[in-house]
Amino acid sequence: MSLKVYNSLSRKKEDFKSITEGHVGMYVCGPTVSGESHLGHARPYVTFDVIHRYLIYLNYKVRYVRNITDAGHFEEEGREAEDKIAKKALLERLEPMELVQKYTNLFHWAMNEFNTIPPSIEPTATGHIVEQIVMIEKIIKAGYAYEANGSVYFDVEKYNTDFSQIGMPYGILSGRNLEDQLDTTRELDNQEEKRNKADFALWKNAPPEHIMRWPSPWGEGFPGWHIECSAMSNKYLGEQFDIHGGGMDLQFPHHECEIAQSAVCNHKTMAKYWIHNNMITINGRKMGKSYNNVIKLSEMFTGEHPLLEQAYHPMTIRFFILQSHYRSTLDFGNEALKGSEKAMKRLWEAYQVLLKLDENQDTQAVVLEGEENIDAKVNTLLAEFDEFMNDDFNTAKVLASMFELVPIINGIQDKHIPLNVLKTETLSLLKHKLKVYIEDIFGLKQEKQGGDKLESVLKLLISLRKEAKSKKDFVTSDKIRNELTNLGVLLKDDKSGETTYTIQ
RNA sequence: GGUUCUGUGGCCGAGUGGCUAGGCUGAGCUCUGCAAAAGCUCCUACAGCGGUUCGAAUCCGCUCGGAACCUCCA
Repeated sequence: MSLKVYNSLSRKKEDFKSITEGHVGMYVCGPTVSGESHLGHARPYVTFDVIHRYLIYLNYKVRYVRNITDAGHFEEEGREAEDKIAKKALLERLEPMELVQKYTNLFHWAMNEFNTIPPSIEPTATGHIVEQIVMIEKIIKAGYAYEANGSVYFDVEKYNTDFSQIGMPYGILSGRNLEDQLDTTRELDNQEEKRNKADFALWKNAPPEHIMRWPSPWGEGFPGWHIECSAMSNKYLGEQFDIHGGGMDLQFPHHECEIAQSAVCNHKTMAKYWIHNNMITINGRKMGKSYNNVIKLSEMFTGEHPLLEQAYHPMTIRFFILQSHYRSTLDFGNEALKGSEKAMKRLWEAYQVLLKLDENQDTQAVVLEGEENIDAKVNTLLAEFDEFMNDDFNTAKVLASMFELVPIINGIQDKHIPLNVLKTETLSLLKHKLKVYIEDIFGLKQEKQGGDKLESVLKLLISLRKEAKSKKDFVTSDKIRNELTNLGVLLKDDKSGETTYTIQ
């Protein structure tokens, strides 16, 4: 079975076939670095990280481009009120590139915490002003943009009229028609420069106080938001590439505008497959600045936020995201996150147990009735991993299958189930497939905490406790265990008399 | 108002015409010196009302509720 992806453009699941065999070009809209990333931002970058990893698993050579939007009009978070005071003292304000750097660094830090593979190219809007200007000139020349007072606007109506004839009307992606929009678009500032309410800016004239500005054929100004993605994707991935991704909230107008701009320049839809992730919600509502309900990633990791009952590890959040399908909304909640934390732990521990199972150990054990089909069951579950991922990256189903394997693994460890119910090939396939899926595709990891020294110290304590236990000195043995528990080290006695530990 | 999506058990969340999703929580049991962990078993579902069908959580209609987009947004 081959990979199927849901294409927002056709609103159908389609067979994935890359434009160039063996290669995939993928562009994902990156963050606007005018503020710190919040939980909502984790969704697309984890989702597309998994897609990226899965494509690699399928042996594609992937060029993954994710931009940094660092141009436009920026206000630092929470600075708006201050701004009036600081207006005359420019030096007191953060230099725009300083601000951009600060939040870019924070973004990279968070992405690293999430164990995402960095994109192949991470272009910035400010680094591609020239490309954007060239593209705007091309659009003007083609007759689909006009200048007004040093700003340049895209002529949506003309585009729609002409490109509808070749099956690419404005609104093709979001499924809306232009007439509706003309009636419903809200009144905004500076609309008088536009010929039409639906037109959008390609270049904005910079008012004197605007700090970020670049010279252009139309005077000093800054690029519009949409043009950067068209310019940069075109530069690094060509006129048409395989996947364009981003949050569903970018579908309109951002991606719609991208399509229009690129279509004027290249006469084709820029991307073959459009993949959109759904939103993370909080109390059923999209997490977003304008709703005032954001929890920043740094707050998630430390637990310092009124809505958080505790800190959540980046891997817990990653797991949480993987437990749902990327096209469904995912509702934040402490209970849900705690559930993910436990589940992740359970899965990981079973995985560790599995890795230690020795395929050469006793083959004499008697396989009981009802156990002879376990081997087949394991093979079926493992085969389904690929099947589920191929069905539009259904990570939730893969995880469910993994959890069906967990009791089998633990059962073998506890010796309820003899190891030899699994064929040698099955066991090694199980190990291999879980490693590939858990670590390589899902990108889950768990740092070895404490290091070697702590490990030897704990081993010592464990052996002392074992000694005490053998003398039935439960006061001492319980003291060791309880004190360690207080320190966040949990001891577990397994069936064979061995004791293992986990650090919280 | 327009466009689109959605409503699953205490919580999160798969599924989408017939087959146990899964995780977390809760209850019981087994194991254990006691715990923890693990294993086993169980409970609580498909918003409501109609229709199509041999059969619907799944398709259709209506009602009610929720959301996203139409402004910056992941």
